[in-house]
Amino acid sequence: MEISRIEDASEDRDCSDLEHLEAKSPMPLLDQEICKRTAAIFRAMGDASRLQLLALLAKREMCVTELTGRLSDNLPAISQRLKLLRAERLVSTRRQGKHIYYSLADNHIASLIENGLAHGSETDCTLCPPT
Amino acid sequence: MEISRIEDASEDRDCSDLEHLEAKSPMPLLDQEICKRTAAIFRAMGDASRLQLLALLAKREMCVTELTGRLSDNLPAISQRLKLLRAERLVSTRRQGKHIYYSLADNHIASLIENGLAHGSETDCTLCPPT
DNA sequence: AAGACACTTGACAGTTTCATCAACTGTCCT
DNA sequence: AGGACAGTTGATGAAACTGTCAAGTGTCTT
Repeated sequence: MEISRIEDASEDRDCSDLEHLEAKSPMPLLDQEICKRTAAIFRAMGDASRLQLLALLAKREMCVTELTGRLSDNLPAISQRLKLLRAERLVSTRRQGKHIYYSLADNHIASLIENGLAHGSETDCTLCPPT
Repeated sequence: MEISRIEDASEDRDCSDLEHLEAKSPMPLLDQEICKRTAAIFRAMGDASRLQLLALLAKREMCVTELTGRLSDNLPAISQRLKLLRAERLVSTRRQGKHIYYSLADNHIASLIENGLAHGSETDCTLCPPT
């Protein structure tokens, strides 16, 4: 998915003549389905508890009980979050005996998480006064 | 932000002895602040309308009127979305005369969007029967 | 100074999301 | 078969989010 940056020589961008919209190079919107799908993935990652969960799974496969132990939260809560992540296909499951092991669906997900965390730790808002 | 994959030689992962949690290598959780910040970024991207908006801005700087023209939506709606994106520091603004131009805050954001879209277009759910 | 244009903001309603708890399913052990 | 362990599911209510519209701000033009 390559987003090509468009360099218009548009010094006189002016909205008073509405024609500039049509005059500009046509800029196709994203495919609706892809857009919705991608947004759903981001939304699933857009919660601190779930992100923490994903970060643990990025290290290795774990069963629900272990996850529950590492995060200090009750098991049904964790399970509900995992259910959502699975619904969005960010994680996959494997049953072994009594246990169900969760892992990231693929390493594309892992890199998304890494990239996000990289950005999240750069722009620390704690230093910015809340104005 | 490097997530190092941990390769435990743990064939006999068993939850019946709860001690395995402590026995395992300690696995530090993410810093709470970074986690919340990153989740907020993902959440902001986790909406189809906002993602479309960001994808347009990834191409080049645009004013609100132009965005309103390209997406078919009313101006206050777009403005509200931009407000949220700005609050999360995904976009930045520049006023020139009557117009306010929006652009992505940095190209780290652009690559996050690209990566997300890449993943979103790979895993097309339309083909998967809803079971 | 007045009007027009380009936005932003505040407030309200409708929707979505999330945690919690009880009840349920599936697997192993004896 | 019965009990214990591992986990899932459904329902419910509180909290957060989003769109919409009217009203407000800032800038340019005449």
